[in-house]
Amino acid sequence: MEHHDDSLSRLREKGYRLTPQRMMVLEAIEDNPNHVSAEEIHAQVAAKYPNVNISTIYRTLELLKKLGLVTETDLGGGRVRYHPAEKGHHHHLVCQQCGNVIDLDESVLSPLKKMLNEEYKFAADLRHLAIFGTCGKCRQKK
Amino acid sequence: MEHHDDSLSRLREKGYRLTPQRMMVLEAIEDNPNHVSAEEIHAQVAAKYPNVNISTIYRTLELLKKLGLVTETDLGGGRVRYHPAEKGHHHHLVCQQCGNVIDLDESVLSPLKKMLNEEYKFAADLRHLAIFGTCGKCRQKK
DNA sequence: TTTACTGCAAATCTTTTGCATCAAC
DNA sequence: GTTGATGCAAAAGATTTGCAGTAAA
Repeated sequence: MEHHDDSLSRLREKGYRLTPQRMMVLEAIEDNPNHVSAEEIHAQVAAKYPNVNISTIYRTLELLKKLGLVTETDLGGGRVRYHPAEKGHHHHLVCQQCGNVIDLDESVLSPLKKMLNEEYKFAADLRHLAIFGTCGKCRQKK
Repeated sequence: MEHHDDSLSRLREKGYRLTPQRMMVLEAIEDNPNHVSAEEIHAQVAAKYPNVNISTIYRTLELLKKLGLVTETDLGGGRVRYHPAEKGHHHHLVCQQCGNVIDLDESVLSPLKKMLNEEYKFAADLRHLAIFGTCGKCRQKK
């Protein structure tokens, strides 16, 4: 859990208080290999600490985003999901049939980024881009 | 307005009724060069026909989507926008500073699509992909 | 005449906010 | 003891839904 401790000291360092709620939100995000929604984090935290309010989850996520500890990805359909920032930049192949998310290394899209920059003078923010479609498994089912 | 008429006959053909509300929603989408939100369509329709309800707009958009007459693009941040299907596939460079949307031809991303297919067995649905970042003008301002 | 479509109001769902209380420091 | 953080309730914004009346066919 070294990342977890790092994040906690980062909070203290910046003058923020270390509350059980914040520790549990961090834990929920960092221990989870997948991308989680505010709702899911709330459910996980509430399992141990039943009266945490979902507004606290949102406020904590806002803070952690500001500190650069977690990253937000908009997977479309109004769903926003979170994951630890230290996992690095990557993209998502989101299967619209089964909902599975395949991670895609950042390097895969760097040629695209370069091209948009040169041809369109557009500085693309490709952190955590979501690409929708159908995964191999679901294609076979048909 | 040939597209408009096409769409109307498409509706009749499928056994749906031709109501003034439906005609006006179609008109609002097809006459607008940009991508519009349900809210904007409602405002435009309400200008002529004040008591149309926004729920009718949503129901109509749902129907037109089902019939393949309009396409929906999720531009992130919970904003969903619509445009006529016949305008063809293209992508969007969305500037997060000024909100401007630059259209990008489909061909630009076809190498990416091919690669995802071959390397990841993933059939990417790249219709109307939105890529966020900062446009040339806004970069100069800094 | 028939029944799909609409307007209205209310319900959902997700996220945000005001405020009094509480707890980390 | 201070002041930032939390819980609660209510608000806000976008979309959906139930239902009874209305109009397209």
